[in-house]
Amino acid sequence: MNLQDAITVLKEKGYKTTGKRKDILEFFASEDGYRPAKDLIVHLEKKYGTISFDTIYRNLHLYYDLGILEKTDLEGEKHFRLSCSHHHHHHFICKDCGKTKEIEVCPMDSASAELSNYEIEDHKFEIYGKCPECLHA
Amino acid sequence: MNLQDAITVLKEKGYKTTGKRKDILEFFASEDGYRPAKDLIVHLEKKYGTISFDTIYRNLHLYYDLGILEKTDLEGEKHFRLSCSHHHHHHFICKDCGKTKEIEVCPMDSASAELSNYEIEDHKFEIYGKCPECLHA
DNA sequence: TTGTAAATAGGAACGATTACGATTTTTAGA
DNA sequence: TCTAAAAATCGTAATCGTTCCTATTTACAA
Repeated sequence: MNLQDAITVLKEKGYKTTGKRKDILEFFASEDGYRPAKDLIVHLEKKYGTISFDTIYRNLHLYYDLGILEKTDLEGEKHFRLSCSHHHHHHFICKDCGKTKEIEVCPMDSASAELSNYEIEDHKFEIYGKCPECLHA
Repeated sequence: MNLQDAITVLKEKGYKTTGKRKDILEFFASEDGYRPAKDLIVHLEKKYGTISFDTIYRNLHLYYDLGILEKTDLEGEKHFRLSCSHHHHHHFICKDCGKTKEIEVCPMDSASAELSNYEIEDHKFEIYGKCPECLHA
């Protein structure tokens, strides 16, 4: 998912493409990893002075609902990143910089064998640690 | 981990075994699954009328630090359960009742191969859905 | 039994997020 | 291009889970 794809999705669904909506997408396009709302607020305040929480959270939710952003809960704070791709995968997440690396392994095939009478709705597999850059910094 | 084990750990480490500490352990011993602080507060208020947040959260953290409780973040709320066992495993978590089922599969063996230059500190693998009881209720 | 360190009470404060009425902006259609 | 309706944003208050603070109470070792 890139900036242009996201704008296309927005228009297709009949949402308005406002300056702030584009700013938010540009922010995530320029970042490479999961970011909390806080970082986005700081970023937009540089340009606008102030920014309404409503604008931030409404659009984060909208983008998430539209599949433009992915979300994860890190220590009680929601973090977002541009949806990265098409095929199913998981993430390594750097605890220092938030950058991610895709993990191709998915344990659900073998795990679901242990859950024959259960209804599986969702799963989460994330690995946390330090990326090579942060390790040598 | 059961009630008696937990009290033994408390005493060994020099912590006092107060009535409320026992109540909290009994609560988790009687429950079978992840519970939020809220549920514990409701439970203790039945007995005491009021209960200090401080008492709740201080003891949840203490038990977690001592390995008596396990913790997971579910939608921005921390949930706790008695530590269940010795060997490494993951959980299916029922979204309706919070009950858990141990999953023996762990994807880290194969996943770490994809992360040779990364420092792995932690990982999370959880499956969410409905348990057989909630499915047929 | 008693001294004291630990635990609890009660409530204020905090950080992330949600909610809301008023105002502004986007955009479709005249 | 102009305009009206719908949608988006603003500024701020409220909410929710959690943490923090000081005074008071309690467990337990001596």
